[in-house]
This record gives sequence, C-alpha cells and structure tokens, in this order.
Amino acid sequence: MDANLKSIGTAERSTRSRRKSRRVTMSDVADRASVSPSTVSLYLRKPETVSPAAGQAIAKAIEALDYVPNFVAGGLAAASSRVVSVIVPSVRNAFFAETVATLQAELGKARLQVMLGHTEYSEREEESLVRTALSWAPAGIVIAGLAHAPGTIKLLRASRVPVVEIWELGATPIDMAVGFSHRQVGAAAADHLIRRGRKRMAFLGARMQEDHRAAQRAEGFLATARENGAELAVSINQPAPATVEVGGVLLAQALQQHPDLDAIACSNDHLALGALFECQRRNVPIPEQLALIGFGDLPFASAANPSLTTIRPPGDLIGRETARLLLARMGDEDKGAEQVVDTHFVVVQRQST
Amino acid sequence: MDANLKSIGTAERSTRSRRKSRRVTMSDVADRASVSPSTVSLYLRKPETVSPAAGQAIAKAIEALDYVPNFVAGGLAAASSRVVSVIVPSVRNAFFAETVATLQAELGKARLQVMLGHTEYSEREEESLVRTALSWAPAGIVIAGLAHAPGTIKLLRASRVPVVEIWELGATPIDMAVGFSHRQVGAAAADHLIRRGRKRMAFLGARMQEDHRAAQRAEGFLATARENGAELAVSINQPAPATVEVGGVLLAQALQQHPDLDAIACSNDHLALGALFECQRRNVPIPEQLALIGFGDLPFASAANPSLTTIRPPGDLIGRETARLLLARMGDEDKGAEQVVDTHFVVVQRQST
DNA sequence: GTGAAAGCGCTAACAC
DNA sequence: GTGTTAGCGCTTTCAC
Repeated sequence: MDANLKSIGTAERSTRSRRKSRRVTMSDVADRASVSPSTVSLYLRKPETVSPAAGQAIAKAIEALDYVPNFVAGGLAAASSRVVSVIVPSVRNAFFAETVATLQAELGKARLQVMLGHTEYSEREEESLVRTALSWAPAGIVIAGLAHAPGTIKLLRASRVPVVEIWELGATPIDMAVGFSHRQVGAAAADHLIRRGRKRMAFLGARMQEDHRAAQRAEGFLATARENGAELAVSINQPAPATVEVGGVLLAQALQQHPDLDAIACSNDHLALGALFECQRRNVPIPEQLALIGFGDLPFASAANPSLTTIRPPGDLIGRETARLLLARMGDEDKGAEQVVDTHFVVVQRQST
Repeated sequence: MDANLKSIGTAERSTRSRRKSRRVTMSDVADRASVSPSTVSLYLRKPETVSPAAGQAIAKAIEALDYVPNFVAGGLAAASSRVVSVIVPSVRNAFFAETVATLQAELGKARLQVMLGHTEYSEREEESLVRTALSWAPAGIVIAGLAHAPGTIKLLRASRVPVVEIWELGATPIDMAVGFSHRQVGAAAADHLIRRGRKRMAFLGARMQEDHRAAQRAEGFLATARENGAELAVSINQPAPATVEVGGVLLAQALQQHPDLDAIACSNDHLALGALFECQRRNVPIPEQLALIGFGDLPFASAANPSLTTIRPPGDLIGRETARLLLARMGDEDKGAEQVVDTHFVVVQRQST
C-alpha cells in the first residue's frame, strides 16, 4: 500500500502526494473547475446561487477528484459545527433509543450530525459529557431530564448553545423542553384503575432513587389513588434495575405484604411483564383478581397473554418536536416563543385491566 | 437577552465582547498564565511534560476563565478529529443499542466521541451516512454487517480510515471485523433441538429479504437440521418487522401448515415470545408438545413462562473488542495482525426446550 | 521545558 | 454571480 504510493510519488510532479497522498481540498476542485474556492464553497452550501455553468463544472470536478468536504474545517470557519450532542442515560433503554433514532433521522435531513453520550444515570458523568459536548461547539444540545448537577446547568447556560431537555416536564427548563409530566402518568394509571372499580392498589418500581422519573410516576399514582378513594395505595421499590425478573420479585413481595390487592401499576412494561408471568405461575387470574397496568407500551405489551394495558409515551414525537425546536432556533435567533412542548401520553387499554 | 448584552458592551472596554462576548481561547489562558499558547496546548494533551509551575499556573487560568477547549479547531490542526462514526441499522434494535452503548463508554475513556447514524436497513442510506462520516475526518468508522453497496466499500477503502465491521462474520472484511457467524447460530439452534430429540422443526423469521443476518441464521438452521436427520425442516418468513405480534402470527401459520411440528426456532426472541404467548392461548404445552428456541437473550427471556431457551449474542463484547481494535490501530499504524475477532455466542438452555 | 511561526481547509464579509 | 482577503482556534515542527 505504502510502496504503491511511493512509486506514484516518484513519477509524479510534486503537486500531489508530497509525503502521504495529500488530501483533495476545495482549492483543488476550484482549480479543476476554473473557479475560485469561495464559489465552490457557495455551490456546496447554496447550489442555486451559483450560475448553472459554474455549478456543472464544479460538480464534474468534485466527481473527478472524489472530493470529500472537510466539515471540521467548515465548522471552525463558521464557528458552528453542524453537530447536535445528545445526552441520555442509555440507548439500551428502549425509550431513549426511540427518541435518539428519530432525532438522528430528523436532524440528518437538515445535515446535522448526532453525537451520542450516555450518563448511565450519573450526574457526574453527565456533567463531564456536557463539558465535552461544548468543546465541539455544537449547534445544539439535547439532554434527558430536568434535574442536573449545578455545574452542568451553569455550563449550559453560559454556553449560549440551544438546549432541549427531553422526556420530562414539570420544573423550569434551562432553555427549551419537550416531554410530558411523569406525575400525570402515575395519576392517569391510578385514575384508570379506580374507574375500573379497583380499590386496593400497589405501585411497583425499581431503582427509584436514581430514576427519579419513575419516582415521579409513583408519587402521582399514590396521590391520585388516595384522593380518589382507594382503600389501599402503596408503593414498593427494589434497588435493582427494572428488569422483567425484578417484576416477578416485586409482584411476589406485593402479594405477600398485601394479599388482598386488586390492582397493580408498574413503573414500566418490563416490570409489568414480569408481574404477568409471575401471576401465570401462581394462577392469579388477570384481570379478574388483579388488574395490571404498565408504562411504555413496549413491543410485547399488545401481544402478551393477556394483553397488557399500558401508558404509551411518545418517544418518536419527542424526537421530532425536539428537532423542530432546534431547527427553528437555529434559523431564527430570537425565537422566544414556545419553549416547552407537552407531548402528552396515551393510556392504552387492553385485557389486563 | 440581547438588550442585556448591549448594555454590558457599552460600558466595557473593547477587549471582551466586541459584538458578541468573544469566546475564551487558548491564547487567553496563555496570557493569563504568562506562558505561550503552545505550552497550554501541550499541558492539555500531555500534562506531565510541562513543568509543575507552569502547569499550576495554566490550571488556575483555565479555572478562572472557564476555558472550554475547541475540539473543532484541534481536529483541523491535527488532521484527525477524535470522532468515531458508528453506523448501524437502528438503535431501536436492542442488539445494536447494547453495542453502541458499550462502544461509547469504551471510546469515551480514550476521549473519543461517537457520532451515530441509522441506515434503517437501506444500503443507499448507508452510503450517504458513510460519505458524511468521512467528512468529519473520523479517527475510525464502525459499521454493522459485511454487506454494503459497492460505492460504500470504495469510499471506505479509499479513505484509509480504520474500519470495523461488526455483528457479522463470514465474508472478507474491508479492514477489521468483530462478530460471529449467523449461520453458526442457526446451526447451533438446530443442533440443540436435534439433541433434545426433536425431529420436525420450523424456523420462523421476519423480513428476511432485508435482514440478511436473519436469513443466514435460517440457512444454517435448515442445513444442519437436514444433515442431522430431521424428518422435517422448513423456514417460514413474514415480510413484516420482527415483532412479538408477528411471532404469534408465524406460529399460527407454522402449526397450520405442519400440525405435527415438535420444535420451533425463531429468528429472534421477540418472535419467540410471540410464539410462546400464542402457544399459551392455544394450550399448546411448551416444551412437551413444542420445543422453542429464540435468539438474543432479550430481557424477558429468562423470566418468561416457561423461561425461554435462546442464543445469546455478546453485544457488549462486540463493543469492547471493537474499541480495542480501533484504539490499537490508532496507537500503531502498521498493526497488521488480528483483523478479525470471533466473539462467538452462547446457547442458553432454559425450560422451553 | 518553552516559544515562535506556519499552517490545517474552510467560510464569510466585502468588493468587483 | 464571482473572487479576494482574512481569519476561525488550535497543533506542530523546530529552534532555543
């Protein structure tokens, strides 16, 4: 490979390939198309403002030279690098995966790149990721949640970069926010169970010290259940991650502590599915003895046996609305309006209630 | 906001905030620390090569000025932009989500950023993403699969950027590869069922025209089943995405076409779970009448009722090994060895077989 | 160990 | 519509 290169280098004039094969630049394209570099630059960014003749010549030169633009140089010159930094707890979480995928697709249309960071639910890690993100002079930052370390908030505020906080509503955002209220989700679950005539209910959650959105759902659930005349409303938490297996454990725990429960709300569908399997094993009929509602509308919810009533958060909508706000802000500096978008959520009733 | 800025600008000297408040640069830090910019640069990249005195002064200045380095400028100057571009079908797919998350964590330790792209199983989209990726002069490119459009391969080869193809083994990689053989996965499933005494088996898959890794699993399954004396070995495909619901549909179809089946292998655990639920509804006992094996070891597999035998692909290992190869290559240009890493996979036996 | 100088490849006024 | 001129903020020889 290197030998190959050298042999070319020896034979050629010195313009190309001095040491390594020099990268093809915009100037090379300009030379070949007999125009100036700035015309090539203009053509690349706004083709319609260049004369057809020049445009064609440039296109031909790009093709012939296999020119690949250098966005790093472009970003430096323009002082805004078409990068949007997206910081979420983890894409292993299907909720965030959905939003990240949608965001990437939507931003990609506007020729923006997504840079990804995972906090793994650590505020320290989040702050470090934000610091790194800012070093890329990003066109925007998307970050999950409204709760951040003080340093993170300070950094973000000082940066003057558009910031969208996603998947949560309730407190005042740093800049913009797209999401819904998790307290309302909990409230909706309780409300649904009460309307179905249930009186004695438990909320099953996992790792709610760290996942404070889950904790908010629990809070909303308990408050609404009690306000609406539930005879019993308790919350049971496990420090472990919210897996299907933990769902089974939580159900066992709940039934042991309160054998006469008639309804269960789960912090998410993984837990609900675990509870469902555990009920199958114990021959606890759903929904006859126990009504069951989850959160997430994960892929298995509609096909479960019985199918799972759940609350669907609009992960894709969050992605689309976030992209829209970001793009609007970039187009128009003083777009002050509409800093917060409530995407709401939907209760999907199925057989389990 | 703007008014605020103006009032400050009016009162201040002209050094800071001419129009907008000028960004703090490395020179500012250097001035304040009474050293040259290149010393600051050196300190930032190799702190140990700078004298303690200078180091402390610089650290203090950075702190005082709230200096945020500009990686875009750094990337341009160094002609290598600490970015690794990761291109996968979708992070909505739990397999890729796992790998992407691990990759980001591992690369992050080496101060590399992950840029994300989703092909949505389109080769055209993939090529376009590769083109964009190269424009960032990335330190590496990670891309799912071994099958790409000819143009994609040409671009990648010409770029001289380290490339790792992941989640598949079998053909010759462009550069490096980390993954396992999907034919072997199918073979292992068939082998497992045969050993459990099954004779009449079907492979259930979805969208196998597009997801050709699934198609490879089907192939390996059929070939091995037949070689090892299965009386019946068929493959059933649905053009729809591989969801839990489609799993139920496929099972119904399989049982209708071959009522005397005694084993089912599914292209992934979502399908397997759907098949499992459908069996529950039809009172088809698992594993007595029908043995069931999936692929993926998704979170619900171990907790299902009955628990699901499946094949676990090492999504996290793939991420870690990919990071390792990339880092090794960056450290040492002519690292020729070990271009392909077979991560293997594990058959996890549970109640469903 | 530290500094001076020379770009990296592009964009963005501003003339023409 | 097109070209000229300055940088963007940093890294990297190469002296000292």
